[in-house]
Amino acid sequence: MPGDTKARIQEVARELFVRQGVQNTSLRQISERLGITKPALYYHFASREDLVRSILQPLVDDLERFVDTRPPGEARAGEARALLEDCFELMWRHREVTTMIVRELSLLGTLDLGERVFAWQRRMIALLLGPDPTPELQIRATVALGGMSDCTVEYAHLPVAQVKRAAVEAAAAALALP
Amino acid sequence: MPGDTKARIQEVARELFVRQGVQNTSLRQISERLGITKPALYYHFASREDLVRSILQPLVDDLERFVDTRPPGEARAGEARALLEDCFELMWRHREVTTMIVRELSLLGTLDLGERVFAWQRRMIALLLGPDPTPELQIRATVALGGMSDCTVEYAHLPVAQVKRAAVEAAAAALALP
DNA sequence: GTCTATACCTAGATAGAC
DNA sequence: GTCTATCTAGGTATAGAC
Repeated sequence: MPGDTKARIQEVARELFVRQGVQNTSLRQISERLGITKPALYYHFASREDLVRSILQPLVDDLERFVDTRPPGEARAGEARALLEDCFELMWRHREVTTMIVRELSLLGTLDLGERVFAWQRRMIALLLGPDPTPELQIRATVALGGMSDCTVEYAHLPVAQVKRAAVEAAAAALALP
Repeated sequence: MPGDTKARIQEVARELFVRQGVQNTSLRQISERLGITKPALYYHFASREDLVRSILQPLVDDLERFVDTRPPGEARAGEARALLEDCFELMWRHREVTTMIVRELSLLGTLDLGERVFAWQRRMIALLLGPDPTPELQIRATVALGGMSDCTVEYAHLPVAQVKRAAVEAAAAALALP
C-alpha cells in the first residue's frame, strides 16, 4: 500500500528509539532498516527533530486532552483515586513513548515539549489536590506521578492489572488519599 | 596550582552537563570554557566516555557503599524510615549528578553503570522489605525510590529540610511503612 | 602538561535526476 | 516518492612540536 511509508518510518523509528535510545539512533539506521535511503526520509519529515516529535506528540496530546476533559477544581474523595487509575492507563497505553521520555527526559526540552508537559503536571496536581497546593503536597504529588510513570517503564513485562493495582495503590498512599 | 587541571575539567564539565545535558555538550565547549584546547583534554582523560564516567562514578560508589555498610536482612520497624532518610540525603548531596542521571537515564547503559545501579536497587529493596519481595512490593518500592530521586531534581531550589521531610513521608507511605 | 595541526568519521541535510 | 551524489558542520581522537 502506497502512502503509508510515513507510518512505517514512524513504526521502525519508534522501535529503534525504544530499544537503543533516541540519541543513539541515526537516520541512517532507520533508513537501512526500512530498505530505503536517508534522503527518502526527508520527503516525509522536514528534519530529524520533526520525526522524533511526531512520535512523542500523541502522548502529549492525550495527556492534555486528559486534563481538559475533567471539570476544574479539586477532586472529591474517591475521585482522586479514579483519576490516578485513568492516568496510569493512559501512560501504559503509550508505554513505548513513556519509556522513551523517562529514559531521555531531556528530549522534552530540546523538542519544546517541556513547557507543555510541565503545565500538564501542574494542572494534574490541581485536579488531584486543588489549586495552589503547598510545596509539601506538590512534592508528594511528584512522588506519586513520577513513581507511576517509572512503573510503566520498569514493569512493562508484567500484567497490566497487577502493575496498575500496585502502582496506583502506592501513588494514592504517597498523596495521603483516604 | 598546577596539577589540578583534571579537577577543573571535571568541574566545568559537570556544570555544562547539568545545564544543557550530557549529550548536548561537546568537548569543544568544555575546552573553550577552560581556555585550553580540545586535545589538552585527552591528556587527562582517555576519551569522552571516560570523562563522563569519572563524574558519575562518585555517586554510584557512594550508593554501593551505602548498602554495603548495612547489615543484610529486612529492616526493623522504624529502621526503614531512617534508611529512606539516609538515602534521600545521599541523593541530595550528589544532586547535580542525580540530575544528570534522571534527565538522561540512558547514560547508565552506555557507560556500563546500568547493571551496577540495577543491582543496587535490588539490594536497597531487600534492605527495606526483606529478600524476595512480591512484585507488588517491588512496584511500591519503585514508586518510593524513583519518586525520591525525582524530587531531588525537581525541587533542588527549595530548602533541604522541607523537601526531605515531604519526600521521605511520601516514600514511606508508598511503601506502606508504619 | 599543553599546544598546533590534522586525520577521520558520521551526522544531518540539500540538489537535482528519474 | 525515491534515488545518486554531495555538502557542511561537528564530533572524537592522534601525531608530534614545544
